[in-house]
Amino acid sequence: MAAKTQPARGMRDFLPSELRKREYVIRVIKEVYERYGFEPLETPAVENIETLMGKYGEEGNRLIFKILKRGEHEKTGEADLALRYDLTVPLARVVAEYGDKLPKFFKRYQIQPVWRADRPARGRYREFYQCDVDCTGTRSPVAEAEIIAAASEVLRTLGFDNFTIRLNHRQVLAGVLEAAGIAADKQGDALVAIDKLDKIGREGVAREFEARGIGADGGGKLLDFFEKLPELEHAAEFVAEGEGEVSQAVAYNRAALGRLVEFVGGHDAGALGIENLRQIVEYAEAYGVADRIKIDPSIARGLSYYTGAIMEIGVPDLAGSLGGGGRYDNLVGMFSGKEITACGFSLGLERIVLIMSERGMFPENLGRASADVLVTVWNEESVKDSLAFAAELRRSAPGLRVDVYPDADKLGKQLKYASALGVPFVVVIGDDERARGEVAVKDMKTGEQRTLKREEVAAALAEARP
RNA sequence: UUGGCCGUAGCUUCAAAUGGUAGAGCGCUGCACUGUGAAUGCAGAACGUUGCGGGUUCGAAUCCCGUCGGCCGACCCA
Repeated sequence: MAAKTQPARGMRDFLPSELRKREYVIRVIKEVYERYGFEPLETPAVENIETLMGKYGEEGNRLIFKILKRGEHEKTGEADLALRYDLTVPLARVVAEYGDKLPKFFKRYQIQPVWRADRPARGRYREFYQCDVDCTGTRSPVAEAEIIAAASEVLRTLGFDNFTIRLNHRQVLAGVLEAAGIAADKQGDALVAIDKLDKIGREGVAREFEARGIGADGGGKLLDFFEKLPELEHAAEFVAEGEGEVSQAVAYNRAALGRLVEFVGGHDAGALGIENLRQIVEYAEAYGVADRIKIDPSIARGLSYYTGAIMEIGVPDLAGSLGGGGRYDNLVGMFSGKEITACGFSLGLERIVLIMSERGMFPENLGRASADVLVTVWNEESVKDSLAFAAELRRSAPGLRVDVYPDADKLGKQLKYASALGVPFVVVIGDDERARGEVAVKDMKTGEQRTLKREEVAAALAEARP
């Protein structure tokens, strides 16, 4: 009976071709983040369990992978450690721990796996990589604008052109719900229902409200507000045409902000939130990324540590999001007692890779063979000579990827192997060639074969390489 | 945490009428071609504990239960 060799549920092995894609995306992300002045950080996979508990909300608590106490305490079934659930809470812990040693504005990026005991689905795994950028120590909307700009640039560099950054604000959300007269304990339910408006329509949402015990008057007000938002699209189109300078997205956002002011009215925190959003959009305009932003009062985000702006990046062909983030001004304070404000954004590596794979967005050369040339072996006696020649090639042609066939198989087999791997050139050193100080170089694509002096091969191959 | 669909050789949106003997293609290995791959021909292997475990039946790939894995949707998220 063969042992089970599949990885654990929701976990994956990455074979070379998949890993090449992942590494390509990670490289782009690092390059972009570095260009915005973010610095790298890594933290342990495991955190003390109390570091994580109570930071993510009820659902989050449930999905944390807990680690049982070891040794004789294992029997108690008690957990004292846990795998990190995201990179934001570990950052907050780091800032609380090293606060005065870090720059006043700590801008860091972090690309590491996180673990969630969720049910796997399309683009969702139990172990996955988050690519975070965060900035601590400032309340300025410049931070939001900057992380939005950086994330946008990552996606643009990778070749995405149809993503949308939906932007909302916790305080604005609270203001809207309060203005509609939704009871405090029903606000979460109300948001879940409202979120389905475009799928199930006004009546469907009204039914959901009823099922969740949300009054018809409050629910009705809320519906009126959200139902009228799409109308702004048309108005925005009109405005954009009239003004020329203003993109449709910018016009829409201005209209949406205006509508929010009308609805939220005198709610103080809500009004401040709206003003905050207005500034973020304005700064994003200055950064040249405002046309990707869409104010969307319906996004909520489940993580409980957000206090201000919240955002999500999405593309049409993925139900979930490619990334999300927001401002969390008292998370660091939960560790140190000292309030340090912060705001950040996280891109999901596997979702980016998923969409890019489906759309064929990866560069061609990622799929190329593992080597540029395969040196064959003639027989057991000549193995050392093949090794020596391979070493010679690697030395004289920097960057050339040289593979050596390990067994003294028949030449036909060795060529077949090279062919199966897609290696473009094969070197054959038979007794005749060796006697003359030559090797045969076969071009596997054309089938042509040339006999060259050993010392000429490196230059010839370097030239032939794409 | 919840509902639907699915699981057959290494691979395939595979086949096997309503329970009655498991088939094909590709691939693989060898030979024609013991100094040349991707072509062609011939031969061959493993022909598959029909995901796994149990049940119903004279008899199960097929029906039932459980379990594992995958896909889709709800909820949640990256």
